[in-house]
Amino acid sequence: MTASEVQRSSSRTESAPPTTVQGFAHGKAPAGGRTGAPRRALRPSSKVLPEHARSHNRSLVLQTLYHEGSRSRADIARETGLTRVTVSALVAELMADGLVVELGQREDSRPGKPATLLDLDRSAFVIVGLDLSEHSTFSGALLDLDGAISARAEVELAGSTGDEAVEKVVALARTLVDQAQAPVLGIGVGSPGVVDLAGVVLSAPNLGWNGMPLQSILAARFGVPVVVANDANAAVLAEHSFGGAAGDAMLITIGHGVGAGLLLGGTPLFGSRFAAGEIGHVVVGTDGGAVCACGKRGCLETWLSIPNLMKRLDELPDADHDRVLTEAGERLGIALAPVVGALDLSEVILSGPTELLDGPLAAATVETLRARTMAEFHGSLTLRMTTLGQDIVLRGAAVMVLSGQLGVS
Amino acid sequence: MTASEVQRSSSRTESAPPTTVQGFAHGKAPAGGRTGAPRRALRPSSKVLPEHARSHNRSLVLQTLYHEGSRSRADIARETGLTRVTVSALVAELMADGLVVELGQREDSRPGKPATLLDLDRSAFVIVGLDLSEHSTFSGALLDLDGAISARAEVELAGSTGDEAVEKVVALARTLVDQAQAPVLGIGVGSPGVVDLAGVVLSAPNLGWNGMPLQSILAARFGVPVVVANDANAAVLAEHSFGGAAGDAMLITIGHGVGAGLLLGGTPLFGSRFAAGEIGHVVVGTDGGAVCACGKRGCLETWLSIPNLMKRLDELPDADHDRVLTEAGERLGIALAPVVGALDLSEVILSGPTELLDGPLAAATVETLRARTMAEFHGSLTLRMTTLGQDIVLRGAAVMVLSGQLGVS
DNA sequence: TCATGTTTGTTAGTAAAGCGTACGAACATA
DNA sequence: TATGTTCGTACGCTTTACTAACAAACATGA
Repeated sequence: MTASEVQRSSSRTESAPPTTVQGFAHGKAPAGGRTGAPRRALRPSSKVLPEHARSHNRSLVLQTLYHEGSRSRADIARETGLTRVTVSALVAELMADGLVVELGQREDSRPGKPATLLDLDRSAFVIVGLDLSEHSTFSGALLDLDGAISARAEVELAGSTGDEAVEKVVALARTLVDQAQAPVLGIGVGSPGVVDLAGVVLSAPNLGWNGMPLQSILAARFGVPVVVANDANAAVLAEHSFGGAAGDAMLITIGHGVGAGLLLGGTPLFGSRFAAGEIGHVVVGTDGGAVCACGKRGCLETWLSIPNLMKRLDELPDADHDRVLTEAGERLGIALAPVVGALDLSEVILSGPTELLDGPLAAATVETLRARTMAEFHGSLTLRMTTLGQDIVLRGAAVMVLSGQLGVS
Repeated sequence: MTASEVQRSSSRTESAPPTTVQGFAHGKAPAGGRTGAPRRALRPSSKVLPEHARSHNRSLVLQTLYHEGSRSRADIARETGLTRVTVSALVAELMADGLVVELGQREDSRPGKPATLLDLDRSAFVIVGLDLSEHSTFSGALLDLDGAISARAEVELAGSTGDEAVEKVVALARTLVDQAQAPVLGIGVGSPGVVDLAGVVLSAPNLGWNGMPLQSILAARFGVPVVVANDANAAVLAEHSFGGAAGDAMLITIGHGVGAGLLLGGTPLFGSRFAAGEIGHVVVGTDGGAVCACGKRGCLETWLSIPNLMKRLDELPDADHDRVLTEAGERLGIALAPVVGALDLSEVILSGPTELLDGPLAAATVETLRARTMAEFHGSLTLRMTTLGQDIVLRGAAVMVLSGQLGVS
């Protein structure tokens, strides 16, 4: 089985109804495609068939193995509440699909028949992750099912926009797919701008994309599942899966612009126009501020974006740098306080250049947040830098594929 | 069947996994109670059985009848995607439970066998709704399945706190339950303060409640399903079901204090400590403000709570009243702008005294919001007063019961 | 008037998915 | 060696929704 033989593209971004890789090498016909376009299911107006329960339980077994590591069938049965019989059947299916392998018998000496340990075959598939959020470079990587990076590639944007930029994305993906030593589970893309649930980039000014159907373009070219989402949304998913963030968290990306990804109850928030997290042009404070490119005065970006921050630091002597950073942090705190209060967030995470953010700026932000919200209730409000560094969007893109294809996260 | 014979209490607040009234007059044994305490299912670590699909589809039929009115079995089959056979079976079950009735044959003249129309028996059950959010009064009502109020009752708080206040709640509920002309589907309660998913009032300073298990107290006393939630959360649900609010909305309650209820993707947000929407003590602006009871300076409540607003209006001549109201509205807009931007909200609703809110205050709020967020993206941001008046919490409490017991909303 | 077509709701049989019971295999311990 | 424990599987049962087929009741056209 080569990478290009992998079938069944999917455009789901949510993790709710797990579209599994069921029927991978499994003989069965694809069984009449699902409802094509992903809709926002406001009313749950979809019937539920027994087969849906099956794929849910399939993901449940997969998830147990993914998180807990090597377990026996009986272990999984105990942990999931399913019977050993059912687990055996599901495991047989997963083994036929090449997702699960037997590791051999458990070593320790206990009474009873020794257990046969199982695990996810973590090298069975690779994931292609793409990060389009940097200013002049598209970067990508091959990741295994644990999110570890095994190969990298990048392409210079060189001022490309529109279809030209799309071709750069395709070329980058092609490079990585060709390097893959195992079937490609899917391609995950973190893009700047506003991205809808179908993976259409509704608006990305820097790339000149307006209604660019990136998901379907990539899916058509590569014939594998593709997920496209906003970069900050991808990042907060990575922080949740790999960085230990709780189910309620907000991740602030500070770079050329300022954005945010929100995770509420373990589910990413997209917003009514898919523009959730677009806080860069919210006005902060009641005392003016610099004029922003958007025309308003005192936008969060004027205080906090890296170009603006660098410019102000360059203009001032070193002695004043801490003051500038502290003021930027205070502004961030002022902007976030109502959000943290309204959403009852317990965790705020910063992503961006550590040398600028992780110091007076972060300290001022957390202090401002505590002073402006109900410290009594938010006693354990934490603010920290991401632990995932530069690869956060790449790994978030991988999480989206894992979540969409295997139902694990 | 009298009201007190209704069984199966439930403490679910979410609408996600609908706990139905299955097995109402249906002979079958309760079939081994569900998982007792509602947990936040961060990981969906629960197996799915075919029977769960059954109750989902049951709610789907119920929901179709609830919203669309009288339909035939064949109509329901077409709208839900289920087969006529399955719909017939589900309808038979619902009729045995007394929830659905046949209305007779359809009148219009079409080819084919005339259809038998069905509808929810909207007088089969009543709902008890309680509103504990007013300052000196607990009010309650009997509501039918459409949310219409058929009887009212209230009890003076008279300074009661703690267990004494709980007894007032019980007495009020008793009055209403005794008046019920049909079985009570459940009791819904909108309480001030922080309420967890099990209906425990973690903190309601005005009532002296700290960890008060109101849900279980009422469930034990009345033997019917009881749902307790925060008043603003109840209110936003009412606005969604009866007031035409979209699936993403924020409702601000302005009264003795200031609070908010958030609906995101049709689901209420509770927050990591169940304190979502507690925005009354978020500091607004960067220019000081009055000292608040909480000790901070410039809390939203100091600008906007009705007592503070009245005090300021009383101190000033009529000519200055518009200025005071406009300033209050601006402050609300300043506080909400980051929330609206971060959540990509399309609808903000105000609840409180119309004579104060619906004028310069609301106008200033919406103008401030538009000026401080990305008006380009938030082109259709609307701000309006609730259309449900004083009964919004009562009707929201009814929605919680409907949602929890029937899976409709 | 009568045959034909349409729509409704029900009956009968089938496939999928889970459960419970029971069994052999393989181990530890008395 | 006998007993108990644990694992994984085989068998049969229940639940669920589906497909196919049918009678009932209507409209329409020859």
